[in-house]
Amino acid sequence: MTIALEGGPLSPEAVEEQRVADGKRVGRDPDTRSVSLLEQKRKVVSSSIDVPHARRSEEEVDMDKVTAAMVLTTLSTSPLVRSPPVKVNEGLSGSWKENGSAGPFTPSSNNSSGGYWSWSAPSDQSNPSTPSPPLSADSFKPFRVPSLGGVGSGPAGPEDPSLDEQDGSSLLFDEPIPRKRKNSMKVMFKCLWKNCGKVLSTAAGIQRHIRTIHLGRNCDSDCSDGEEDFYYTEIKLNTDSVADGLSSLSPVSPSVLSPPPPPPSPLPALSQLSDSHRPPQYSDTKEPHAGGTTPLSRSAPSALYLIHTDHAYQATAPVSIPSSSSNATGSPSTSFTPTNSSSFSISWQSPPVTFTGTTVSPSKSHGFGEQRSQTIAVLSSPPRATTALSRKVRGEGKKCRKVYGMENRDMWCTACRWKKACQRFTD
DNA sequence: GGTGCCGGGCG
DNA sequence: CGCCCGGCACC
Repeated sequence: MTIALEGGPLSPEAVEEQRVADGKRVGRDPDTRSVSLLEQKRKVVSSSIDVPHARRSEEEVDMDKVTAAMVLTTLSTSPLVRSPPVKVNEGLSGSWKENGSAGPFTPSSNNSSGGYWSWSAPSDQSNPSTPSPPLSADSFKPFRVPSLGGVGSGPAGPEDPSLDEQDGSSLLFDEPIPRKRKNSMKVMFKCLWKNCGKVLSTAAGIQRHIRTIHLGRNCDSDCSDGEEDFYYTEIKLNTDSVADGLSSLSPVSPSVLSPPPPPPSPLPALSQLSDSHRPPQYSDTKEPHAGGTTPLSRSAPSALYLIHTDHAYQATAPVSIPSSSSNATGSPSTSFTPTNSSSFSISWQSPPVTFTGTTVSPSKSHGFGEQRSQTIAVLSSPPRATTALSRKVRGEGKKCRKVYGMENRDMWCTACRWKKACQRFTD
């Protein structure tokens, strides 16, 4: 800080010093005092600006890590990542954008501790190579536990949004959404045999189809060895429009995202089970783009397909393919062949594009660190709503200040004196 | 511009 | 903690 930063002849410092001195002399005058303070502050700022090198690089590194993490997450598509963000949150609070030199400096907190298992673990789980079919709601639980423990280190984890989840008491909004329309789901069975896209409404039917048509067996179901299972997949057809899925992803308000601790599942749509428990604030909040979701749902007559294979290894996570008219991944059959299970990752990117046909360019979302949570944040962050909730509407009754006036400040209740919520004239 | 008060800083 | 203030949302 004290580094000489000025290169110019008239160093601001000198001037400032003078002023400060002046202020001291006058002392009494609040104005001067404040001014001097301001100047001092300024000094600090300028100095900090002058030494960008270290910070810059740090930042970048940090960013990279984060980015990587987010990419992984995205790819993994695991809906369960929710809990982990908690720790991240902590990091964020301290230094998100680029402020605290301290923040960026200690990526460890951010990445190693919080990010570590939170991000990487999930991705592993969802990794295609390892069969971990259940990415459903349950899965997140296990994760949570570790998260809490690991997080323990958090110095100031006071208001961990995700934590309150525990009881759900604080935020009743938490749970509301879990159970969605299951009813609107239609389950179909699709034959995965090459060049055969037969879809039947019953497992038995598809099995028989495979057995007889593709396997050339005539015997009845009892003589089957179960091989058929490998050649068909279960398709869940969401007749309900993709609304919810989209809604969660909806618009974008990049800036507000920073406090994305909210661990909602990124793609609620795919796993309609877990969906966003974290919709707390944005519970209903209508964000500015009211149309956000609706237009989509409307425009996308297409149903949302949830593809699920019976075999864990071939089914990565439940993948949702929004088959909107425009969407490239129109036919599930193409992308999902029994053989190339790896394809699952592909579909991921498209969704974002779909729903936000408007402005949310995929690229944009990428830009942010840990887009995952970011995205989430977005969804959950009702720009204004958050503040609205947190901030009291403000009581309209007369308060100490009004009643007694500034001159009788000593008569105010302490709260008022402290500029806190009035305790005497509560509404 | 005034007011209520949250979020923070300081001792 | 108590005390105070910056700053913000609301009026």
